Amino acid sequence: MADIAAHLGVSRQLVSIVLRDMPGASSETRTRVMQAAHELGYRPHIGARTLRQAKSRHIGVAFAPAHATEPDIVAAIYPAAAEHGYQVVLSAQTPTRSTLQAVDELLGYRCAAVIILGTDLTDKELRALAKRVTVPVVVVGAGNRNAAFDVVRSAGDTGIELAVRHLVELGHRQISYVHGAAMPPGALRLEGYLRAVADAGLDSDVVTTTGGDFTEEAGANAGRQLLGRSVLPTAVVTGNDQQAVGLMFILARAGVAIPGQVSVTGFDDSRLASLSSVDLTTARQDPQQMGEAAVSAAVRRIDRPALRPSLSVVEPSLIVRSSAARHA
Amino acid sequence: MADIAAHLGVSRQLVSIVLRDMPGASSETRTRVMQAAHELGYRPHIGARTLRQAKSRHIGVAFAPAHATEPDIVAAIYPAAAEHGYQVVLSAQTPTRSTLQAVDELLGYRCAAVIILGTDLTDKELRALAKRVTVPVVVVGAGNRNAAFDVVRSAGDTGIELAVRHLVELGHRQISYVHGAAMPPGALRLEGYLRAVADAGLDSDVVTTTGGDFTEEAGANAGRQLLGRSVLPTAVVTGNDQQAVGLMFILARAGVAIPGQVSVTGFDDSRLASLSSVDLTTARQDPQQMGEAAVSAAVRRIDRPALRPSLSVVEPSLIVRSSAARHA
DNA sequence: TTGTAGGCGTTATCAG
DNA sequence: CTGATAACGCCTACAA
Repeated sequence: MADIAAHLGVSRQLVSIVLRDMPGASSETRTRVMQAAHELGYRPHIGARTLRQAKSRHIGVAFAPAHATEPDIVAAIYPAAAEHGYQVVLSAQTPTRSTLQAVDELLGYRCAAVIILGTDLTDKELRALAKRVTVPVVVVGAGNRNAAFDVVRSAGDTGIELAVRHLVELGHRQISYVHGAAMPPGALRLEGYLRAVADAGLDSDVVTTTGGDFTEEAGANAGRQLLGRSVLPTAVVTGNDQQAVGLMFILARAGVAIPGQVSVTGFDDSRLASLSSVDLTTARQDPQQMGEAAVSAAVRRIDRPALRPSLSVVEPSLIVRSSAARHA
Repeated sequence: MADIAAHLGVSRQLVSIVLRDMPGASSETRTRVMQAAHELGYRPHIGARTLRQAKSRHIGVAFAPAHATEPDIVAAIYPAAAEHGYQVVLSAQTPTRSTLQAVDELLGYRCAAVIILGTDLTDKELRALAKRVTVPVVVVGAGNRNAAFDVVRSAGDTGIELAVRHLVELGHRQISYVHGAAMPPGALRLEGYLRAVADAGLDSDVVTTTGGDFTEEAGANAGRQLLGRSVLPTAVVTGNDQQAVGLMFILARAGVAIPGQVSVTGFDDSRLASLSSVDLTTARQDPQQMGEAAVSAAVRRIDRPALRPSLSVVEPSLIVRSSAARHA
């Protein structure tokens, strides 16, 4: 910065004013400074800036690169944060790097708030973490309203209800459900299924998989279980898209026509779902809205820390594709 | 830090010495300081640290969260960097955030080097970027040796050759190839296919897909093309796992048995490949090695900037699963 | 619009 | 091991 000032023969603080886009400089010098900065390849030193500034202008995001839906939420967080005047700092949770480590690093950058995406920590562990941390914590994915941290999640129950109602309207009466018992959002989605089949006056049929997670593997496992029965259901609702794809693959390989013999639905509207080879009817969990809600929650509590942590529920919508069809 | 010193009645620099794990403190005070730091919830201010330090201890990583293989490479980079004494700073490339913006941010953190994973920039654009940037740049994915930046990639040609040779050994004589024409690593992989079929004295059959990318969509497209023919090949080699899965799905749906009628192979050994429902024979591109090679290249050029940028080629290995079988 | 002075939290270098 | 002092690049406040 001193270089630019020297180069232009002006004061450092004028340069600072221009680069921060503050009032107090003529538009002529503005352009001169900007051009000189560009020519000299100047980048503001983020560390020095955060060191000097009283309040942090950074929001930290701890995410698991390997998960399916998080990339889109991360992508959505960037513009949402920018809109509130915040920069984003990323920190990865990997098999060798726990959520705690990831959050610790974010704290080292003096983030004003921390957003945690898809952690495998339990509610209790999260509460402990939030208490230890002195900045607002927003957990995205699952959870209930609590005093320790903000929660952003989709309405998993109504998403599954939408899928079941859609199948009922298509004339299905035997609708099974693949349950992700081990996943935090799983319980809520199961609730939705049970409520919806009860409302329609149908019997419930919950398939619990080994592992009980939201993987293609679990869906394949459920598929094998169903194939071992004497009679298949006419429709299967799954807890997420990955399960649905694993299930569809196993059924297709066994010669079961989809949706001819069995209709299948998913949850998330991930990239998998829109593949022409899959073309999955699914409850869309809008990553855009999730990202925006997470940033909003973070900013709200940065501005007013005394506020009670919020719960933001994003309503899913049903995306109708060809994997579910009218029952013959 | 001053808090800890005051709390313990010692000097600040002693605390600093302990926290940085430098020589000059007794093991007794070490434990006292560490405990006090823990109790007070102290985190070193990363910004202040980088501001003061002469040389940066950070490696920046620009990555696209949405891509399939990058998460694993990111995961591998963390421990590799730590081994060399570096911390990792992440910056995302998203639809709304170009590689340039991502790299610019990393420069703001005064990273000692920048690793770029799976950018959509052309070779020429990358060269321009590397010239503008004053720190070493490592590009992971594709590229040839050049004077501007280091390249880390897998030997796409030999990976595909391994797959073709495996199929030849299994008795296949009609081996088609699904080409990812639009992808940077695509050209090299095609070379491997052409060389391998020529070596085996077979005819080549290259299926070019609309889009020509490494997506399930492209594989499905290739599958439809093959199904439109009067006779199917007995084996299909694809440019990556996602294409393979899209292809397998379309074939399975059409009642073609895999591997009974058609054998299929992929490239990457991504998570998709090891699913029991897919169980794909594929050329493994080891993300671990890629990550380590990227960090090594970065560190090498940080230490000796005058060195000519390197090209690191990671050799793939064939993972044999059930999607390719002996030709009847 | 410019100049001056101070300080953010840390590391580095000295002399004790 | 301590104490003193300076510096990193930037922002803020205040005076000119």
